Amino acid sequence: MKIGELAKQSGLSAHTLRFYEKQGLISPSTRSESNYRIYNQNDLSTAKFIKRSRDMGFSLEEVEVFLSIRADKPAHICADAKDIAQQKIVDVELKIQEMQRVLVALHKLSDACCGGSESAEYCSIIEALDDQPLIHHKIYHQTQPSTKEDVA
Amino acid sequence: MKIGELAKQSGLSAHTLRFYEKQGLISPSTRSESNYRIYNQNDLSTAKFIKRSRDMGFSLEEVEVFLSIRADKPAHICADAKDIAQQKIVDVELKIQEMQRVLVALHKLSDACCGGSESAEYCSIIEALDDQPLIHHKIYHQTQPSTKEDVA
DNA sequence: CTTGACCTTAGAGTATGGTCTAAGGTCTAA
DNA sequence: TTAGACCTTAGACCATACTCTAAGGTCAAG
Repeated sequence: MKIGELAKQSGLSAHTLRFYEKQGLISPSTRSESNYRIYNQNDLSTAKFIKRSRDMGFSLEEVEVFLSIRADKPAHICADAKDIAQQKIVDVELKIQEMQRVLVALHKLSDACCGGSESAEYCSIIEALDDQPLIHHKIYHQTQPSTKEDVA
Repeated sequence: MKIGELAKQSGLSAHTLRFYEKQGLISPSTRSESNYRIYNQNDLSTAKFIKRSRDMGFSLEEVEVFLSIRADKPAHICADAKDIAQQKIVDVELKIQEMQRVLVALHKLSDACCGGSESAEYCSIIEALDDQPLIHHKIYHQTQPSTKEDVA
């Protein structure tokens, strides 16, 4: 099977497969006389393994570790794999928390603004971003224009 | 105030301030005789505005729009600002959903694995990543070794 | 006068993961 | 035989937002 076929069957692009090869993740079992990459079913499994790992949010570096475990299972223990998964869970949980924090702030920011076709003269979004406290900004549409007078 | 002072007071680094200047977000009101960037209180407000916007998750491109609204409020309407905030909310919500989907998959992946110092011969993480369906993998530790026999 | 902190510039490098291009070779079917 | 699909390579480019470097100028204190 040539690279185009592997691409089709694995869901990765030929470009990406060559890129992964450069990164040392997967390589064709042989080359044809004309130097084409030739892959077998084993390579297809590996390509799919990589794709699934990526879909789970693992980085290429982490996938590399999984691949090395997979390549020589008896030489590894379950903890090798689980540690990576657990760490990824922690990472994702932290990211979700941070995004939720941002989301709350965004809602406060957005909800305070009428969003209409009124002049932005007293737009509470701009005002909130101009104010010191990131969160507890003005709730109303009408407020003092930001004090720009203390310039230089 | 020179760039180091602005950096301190705004919470941005001097490097970052120069970078933002290259991107057209903020520029010093004047230069000293020795060509040092000189900032005033107005510039400090702008720097803080940018920092707060970034902390809210807005991209530099979006911050640029906010800055242009802020620079000439009467020329803009509230919807200009609110549209950006609303779109950001949608973006963040989608990202959170995707991460939660990944998190569930990760938990399933991780929970199935004993994580102990047993050989990874039948590690369910590796097996799950090797299987077709991304999610409904084996739940037990002992399973068939992946069928590597159908090679070439 | 020297040291050290601070400033200047253009431009390269970092991180992540691709994505694409140019210039060319190979293969298959009509 | 020729068009068109496919393959090859090295290397540039994309997005995002910095971050740092080199080589040098400025300035205040001791």
